Amino acid sequence: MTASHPSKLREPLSFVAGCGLPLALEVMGERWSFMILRASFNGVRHFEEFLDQLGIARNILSNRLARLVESGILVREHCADDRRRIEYCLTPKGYDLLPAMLALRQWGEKWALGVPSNPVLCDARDGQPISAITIRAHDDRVLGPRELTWRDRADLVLGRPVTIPAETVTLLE
Amino acid sequence: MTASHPSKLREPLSFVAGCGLPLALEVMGERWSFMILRASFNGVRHFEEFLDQLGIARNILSNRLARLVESGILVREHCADDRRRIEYCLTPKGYDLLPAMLALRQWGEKWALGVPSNPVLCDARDGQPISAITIRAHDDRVLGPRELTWRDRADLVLGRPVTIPAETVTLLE
DNA sequence: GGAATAAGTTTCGAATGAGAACCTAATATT
DNA sequence: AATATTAGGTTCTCATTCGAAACTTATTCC
Repeated sequence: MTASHPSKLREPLSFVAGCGLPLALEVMGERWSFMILRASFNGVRHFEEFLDQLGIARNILSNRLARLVESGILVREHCADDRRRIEYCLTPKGYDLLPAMLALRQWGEKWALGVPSNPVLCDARDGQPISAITIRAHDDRVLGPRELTWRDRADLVLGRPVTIPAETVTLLE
Repeated sequence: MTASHPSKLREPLSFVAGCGLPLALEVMGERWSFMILRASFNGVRHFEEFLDQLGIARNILSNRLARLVESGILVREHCADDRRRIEYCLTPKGYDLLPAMLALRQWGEKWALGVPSNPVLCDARDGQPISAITIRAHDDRVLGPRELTWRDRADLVLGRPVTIPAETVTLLE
C-alpha cells in the first residue's frame, strides 16, 4: 500500500529506532531551552540574571533549569561566598550543544534576520569570524544535500569504498 | 553591581538585538517542527504519510505544516496525477536546516542514545559516513569552546588579524 | 452511483504556558 | 538584635496549546 516511494533506504518508521533527534528534542525541544542555553554560553549563571536577559516567567525558568540540570546539560551548585546564590554552569554535554545552537542561529541569521548579527563569534586565535557550519565528508569536503545518502550500518562496517547502488536515494531525489 | 562577570564582550541584553536564534526558534522551536523536517528529509511528502511516521495528531500536523509553509521551509503543491493529493516539499530554505538538524541528531546520538544509530548519513560519492558537525575557523581548523570569543562587528571590518585583548572572554572562561 | 481515499476542520477535555503574588533562607543595615 | 533586602523558588490563577476522536469535502476507483 501507499507504494509511492521506491526506496528502502529511508530512515525507519518512527523514532523508536536509532535516531538521536527525538532524544535531543526531548530536552531541547521545549520552549525556552535553547534561549537559556544561549544565555549560558554567554556567561549567564544566576537565576535572576536569566530572568532579566530572557524575560521569561519565574516558574517556567525554574522548571526549565531543573530539566536542564536533570538531563545533565547544566550543573547546579551553591556559591561558596554567598550561600543564597546558585550557579548554573554548562557541563561538557551542554558545551557539546554549541554546534547545534550555532547552526540554528546561523540559519536564522541567513534567512530571517535582515541585518548581520552584531556580536560575531570568532576564532580566539586570529580574531576572524568562524565559518558557516556545514556537513562534511570524512575527508572534510563540504557536502550539500545532493551528495548525501542514507546507508544501513551493516553495509558499511566492511569499510571499503562502495559504489552506491542505483536505488539508493539521495536527499534531494 | 553583580560584578561577577569581567567582560563587556557578552552578547547583548536580550534577543531584540541581532541574533538569529530567536528567529529560528520561532518556526523550528515548536513541538513537532523538527520531526516533520526530519521526515521531509527522508522523502515524506504527503499528509497521511507524515501522520503514520510521526504519530502526531491530525489537527496539529495540519497546523505545523501550514506554519512551515508560511515560513518558507516547505512548499505545498497539488499533485498533477491525483488532485486529491498534496505534496509538501522542502525549499532551499528548508534544506538549509540540515546542518542544524544533524548537529542536534548527532548530539542526541552521542549523549542520550545508547546504541549507534542505524541508518547512517553518508557521503554519496564514496559511501563513507559523514563526520561530526563541528565549529571551524575561516581556514577550516576545528575549534572547541575554549578557542572561541565574541567580537563586535565594528572591530573586525578592518579585517586584520588581531591580538585578542586580554579582557576578551572565551566561552569557557 | 456508491465506496474509498486524501487532506483537512471541529469539538472538547487534558496538559502546558505565562503573570502575579507569596514564601524561605541567607545576607546586609541600623 | 531587629529589620530590610536579595536570591531563588513555590503557588495560584488564567489563557493557550495539545491531543484524540468525530465530522467534512473533494476526488478517484469500482
